[in-house]
This record gives sequence, structure tokens and C-alpha cells, in this order.
Amino acid sequence: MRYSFQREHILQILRNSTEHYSVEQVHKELLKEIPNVSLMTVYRNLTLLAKKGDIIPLHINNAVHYCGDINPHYHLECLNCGEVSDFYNSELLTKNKLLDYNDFSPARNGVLFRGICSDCKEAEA
Amino acid sequence: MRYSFQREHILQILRNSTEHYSVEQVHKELLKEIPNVSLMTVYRNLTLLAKKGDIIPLHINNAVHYCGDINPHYHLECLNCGEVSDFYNSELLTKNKLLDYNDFSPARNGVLFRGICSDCKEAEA
DNA sequence: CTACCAAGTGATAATATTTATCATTAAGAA
DNA sequence: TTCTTAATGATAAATATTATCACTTGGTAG
Repeated sequence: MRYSFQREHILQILRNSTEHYSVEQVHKELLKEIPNVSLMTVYRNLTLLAKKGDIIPLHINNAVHYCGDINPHYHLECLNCGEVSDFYNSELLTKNKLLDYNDFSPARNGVLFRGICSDCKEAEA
Repeated sequence: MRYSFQREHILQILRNSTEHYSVEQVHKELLKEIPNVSLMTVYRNLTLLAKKGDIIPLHINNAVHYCGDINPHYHLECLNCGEVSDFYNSELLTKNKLLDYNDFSPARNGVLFRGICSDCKEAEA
């Protein structure tokens, strides 16, 4: 794989944010730094970076979002507000090894919890 | 909500299978029983049934698949072959309560593990 | 049993997301 | 500096989903 100005900036955008941007959102951010950059370039590089393991793809409501943090952690998706957040929990990470005994090997960051986030629970109450 | 011949059959298709059909696949199965049934009807009813809690939506690679089993369980998605399977594990279900202390309330069937399934691991070896 | 109303359907069109194609540009090695 | 090939950007196509609306049907009230 060859160096690419565009790819480098895409990676930095994801690493410098705790958000989990969609492709469109990455493109919008990237345009601030590289005018005229093509949406196709964003798709191509996000796919490449995910395959390389530099970013984590998240499939949220028929659109891919990406996480720039590859430290071991999981993801929480709120079914009410749509927000996706990072979830660090070493105890659960250990328990997750249960799955290995069960023939299935989960990816390092491959666990997604779908439910209701704290903000939405407060809002209801 | 009113009774509908089409909706009833859609629900039965999902309940009588351990597969996690996409909308197109449900439509294909439904056509065997109800010729000329519209794809729109399938979309509409799957959305309704999921909202009602009778089926579980799974977002796999930018397409929704549905699970007809609403007993407490989780899902495993193989990143290699794409297969989605049910995963019953009472111990993990208990440990999952960890999340409640953490402000986030996961949905009954809202946990997805992405990784490599046993078949694909064997195939590699 | 009949009339009526609203939910549900199916045909069609529109939108959103992603992938394919290909001529042009640029990374980086010879 | 030249050359090879990966990467880009413009465009078109494919895939998945949602919106619209006239028509049909479930089911209730008269």
C-alpha cells in the first residue's frame, strides 16, 4: 500500500475524534482540509483502512460508521437517539472469552450492544 | 393493529426458520405462499413486527435481516462467510447486567458478536 | 346484512448508500 | 528523470429502503 495524502487525513479525522462518523460525515470533515476531495476516495480509503485493521467499521441502520480507536473496547448503540459510544469494560472483555470455548472467536472490537443510553433514560424520567 | 393475511405469513416464515432472512429473502419465501405479494408489503410488515417486538432486526452489511426467535439470546455474525447464528448463553446474559450499572440498558436480544465462526476456522486449518 | 371507515396493500417513483468503471494523476523505485 | 502502478475523481450503475397514493379489505356500527 502506497502513501496517500487523502488517506492520511481520513485516518487523522477518525483518530482525533470520539465520534463514529458515517462516510458522508468523514467526507464533510475532509472537505474542510482538502477541497474537492471525492466521496469515492473516502469510501475507498475507509474500506482499505478497515481491512487493514486501522479503523473499526460499525453497521448502524444500513450505513457504515467508523471508529478510529482500535484499543480493545466495545460499542453501545442507542436505539432511541441513534448515538454510538465507546464502551470499555475489562471484566466483560475477559468474560467474552467464553465464546472461544464455544467455537466462535469474536473480533477484538467486534461486540455491539444495542439498547437505551443513559441520556435517553433520563429524558424519559 | 388489524389482522393481515400477509403479515401473519411473514411472521410464520421467520418463526419456522432458524435462518436470519433479509427482506428480499423473506419476500422470496412469501411469494411461494402468496403469489404477487409486493416487496413493499414485506418491508412494511417487517418494520411493524420489529417495532412491536415480535421479531428482531439485525443490521448486517447495510441490509436488515430478521430473527423470528424472541427468546433471550444473542447473535453471532461471521466476518468471513457472513453467516449469522443464534447464541444462547445464560452466563453471559447474567454478566450482561454489568451494563445496567453503567447507565446503558441493552435490549433483551440486543447484543451482536462479530468474529469468525467455527466452520471458517476449521476451513482455514 | 349492509354501509362505512380506517388499516393494509401493491404499483410506482424517489431517496440513500454503496460499488463499478475508467481516464488522469501522483507515489516512489529503478 | 523515467517508468510502473496505486490512487484519485468524475460519472454511472447497483443495491437497499422509503414515500406516495389509488384501491382493497378487515372489522365495527348501524
